[in-house]
Amino acid sequence: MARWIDGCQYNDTMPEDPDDGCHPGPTGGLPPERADSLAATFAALGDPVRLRIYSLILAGGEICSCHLEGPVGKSQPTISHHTSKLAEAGLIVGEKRGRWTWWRAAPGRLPESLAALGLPRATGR
Amino acid sequence: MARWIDGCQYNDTMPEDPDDGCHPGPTGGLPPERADSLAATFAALGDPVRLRIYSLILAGGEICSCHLEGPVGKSQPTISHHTSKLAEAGLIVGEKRGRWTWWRAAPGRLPESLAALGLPRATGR
DNA sequence: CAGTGACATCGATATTGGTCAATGTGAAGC
DNA sequence: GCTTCACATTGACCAATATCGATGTCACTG
Repeated sequence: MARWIDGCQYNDTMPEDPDDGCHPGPTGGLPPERADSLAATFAALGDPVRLRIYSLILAGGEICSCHLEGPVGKSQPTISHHTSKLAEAGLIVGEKRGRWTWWRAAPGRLPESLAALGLPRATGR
Repeated sequence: MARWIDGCQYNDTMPEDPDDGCHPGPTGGLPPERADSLAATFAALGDPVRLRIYSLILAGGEICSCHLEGPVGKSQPTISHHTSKLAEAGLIVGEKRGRWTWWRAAPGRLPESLAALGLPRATGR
């Protein structure tokens, strides 16, 4: 009925006690300051408008701010606001050429963040 | 001085015009409703407290809510609020056993989201 | 050098969201 | 059945932020 593993009793009818000494409690996990910086990266992608902008940049390789307003359907100041946020998060980099600002994806930024999370494995394919 | 590629002029001194016909404009990118759902997933990880909780769950495999308050340093309602958000985003799943709720990571949820983004390549090693 | 176009910044507003005290709910234990 | 415990829910408060009109800045154009 009761199974014993490593000195800990496991019973099918009784729920185990988190504090029975058999559950070591939380270990590992991200240190607070690391969590802050990582969360900022994810928060930058946590807005639908920014996510669309980012995906358009990923798809196009390089794109001008003036080509974002239309597809995204937001005003110019709003687009500017969101590109700034993405750049601040280190996800994209901008280059001013003449009157236009061209945006590219910062290579490796997102994979780095995911690796820091200690995910078992990222996408196959 | 001027280079011609595919019928488009590229000049080192003059910045190119986004609307010269050589830049096709934005193509692809996430459809709005897909962006909404994806952004929700990222937004769930966009808070330092939730990110710490999620990383603790990833590290521990399974963890009780009562073991989160301490390391995270937030009140019980706040912890409950954040675990709800993570569960709502489909990143973790909870199981009630007796008085305690045990949380596990929903396998594959995050990689799916990243694949939808069409990232060039996920983390190497 | 005056005009125009692209983008950034500012100011204001409305909404969202994180936090906690207080309270509710449901399961164990006596 | 009463008490206790773990967790969820509610309500309120405050901070952060998404949005846009108005304005500023800077590069090119004529």
